[in-house]
Amino acid sequence: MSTTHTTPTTPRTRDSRATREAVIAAATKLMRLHGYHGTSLDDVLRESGVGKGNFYYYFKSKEELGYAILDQLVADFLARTLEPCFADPEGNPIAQVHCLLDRVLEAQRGRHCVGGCPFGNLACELSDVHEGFRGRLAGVFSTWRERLTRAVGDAQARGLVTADCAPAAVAHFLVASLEGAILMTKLTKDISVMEQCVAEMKRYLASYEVTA
Amino acid sequence: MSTTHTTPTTPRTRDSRATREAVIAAATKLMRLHGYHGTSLDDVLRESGVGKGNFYYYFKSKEELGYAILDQLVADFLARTLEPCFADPEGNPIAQVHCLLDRVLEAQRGRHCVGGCPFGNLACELSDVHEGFRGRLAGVFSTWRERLTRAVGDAQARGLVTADCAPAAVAHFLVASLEGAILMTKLTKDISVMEQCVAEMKRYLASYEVTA
DNA sequence: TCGTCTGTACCGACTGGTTGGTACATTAAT
DNA sequence: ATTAATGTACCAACCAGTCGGTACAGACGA
Repeated sequence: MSTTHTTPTTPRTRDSRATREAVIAAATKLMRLHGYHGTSLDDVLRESGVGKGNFYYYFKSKEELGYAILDQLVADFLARTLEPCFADPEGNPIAQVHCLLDRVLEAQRGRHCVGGCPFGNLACELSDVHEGFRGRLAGVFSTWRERLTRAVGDAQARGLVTADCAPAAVAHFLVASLEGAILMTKLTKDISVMEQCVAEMKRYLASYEVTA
Repeated sequence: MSTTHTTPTTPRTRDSRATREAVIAAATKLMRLHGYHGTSLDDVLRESGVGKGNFYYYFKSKEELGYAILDQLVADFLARTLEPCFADPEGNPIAQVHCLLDRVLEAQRGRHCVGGCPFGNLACELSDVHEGFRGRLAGVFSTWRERLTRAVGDAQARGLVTADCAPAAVAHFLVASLEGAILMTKLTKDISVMEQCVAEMKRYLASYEVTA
């Protein structure tokens, strides 16, 4: 598994980026299941085949690795889940929200209800205990909500949604509900929980839509 | 802080129940903040003033302590949060659901957004990692949902709620949303998040109510 | 074109402290 | 005098992090 000295499985490229990324990839995978505290550095090192000395060449501490993982996760989330739904500025904003809900549902199905949401997991584990992580995670969810608030606000401006709708409150509720649904799905290991929750979220949204 | 050998702050009663409960109380408090993995036995022992030998007289392992905590937590939750809302079989079921939502909101306010939901926390940390805890936690949420399903079902039977309402789906969604809202409140440390989410949940419920 | 020098990339043994758990002596109540 | 309850010393495994050292590529002077 690990690249022994002479055999260049990794072609001995001395590529600084490859090692870093291998560590981050392994740690992301392990921490998604076992959490931050539940994942030891040795676990990460074993999984990635990177030596301890080398690890500390790239990362100052386990904490810094955590931040690096989070940064990577945020970039992926924005590029692969959030933005694709809201790409078209002319599209129906409510349909775009539906798109997001469906994407999250399908992601859980693809993972067979294992792993949950990495942001939610870290938020749950660290919010009360590590201010640095708390702040970064709050930022992630904040940009997520911003995206939704803008969409709902657009819909309202176009008269697709009733005037008594408070876009920011809707965004807060949707994000929270999605996180809760992911958690309950991971707990029950039953994708139908997620399906029911998404369906109810759509129904909730429909209660704001202007039908006439 | 800890009761040193001779000073009977705890009046040296040699009460088997007292020691057990002191351990459970201390562990409940610590684990709510730091999680199961993040709380060491020594932390619990220090906090409760119980010696290690004594601890292992009452508990087979840390895992068994976890189960004991969970049992205690479940009993408290049923008696102090869930049942009081649904006590009156004649009452308006929808009002009873509102009562529950308000109770959860006030609990978060009282805790200053710290600690989250102990069941949600454990579910997040352990669902993918410890089948024993996963099963027990799934049970807790199952009885919680049952209570809500029954209430919504009753409301439907009385014609207070539309026929297209699926009580079990509503219950799933409410519980998930509540858990998500608690998590987001713990993350943002902002009680208004919880307030907005509860308000939206009520609005969601209203979309099912028969207004005519 | 050879040798040396320098900086990056990497290794695995080791450290001090913590982990969950055990062994066993001692105390207090019956 | 038993026995239930408790304290203390201890253990091996594990933890994050450090250390001294190595391998090697490219730069540079001779």
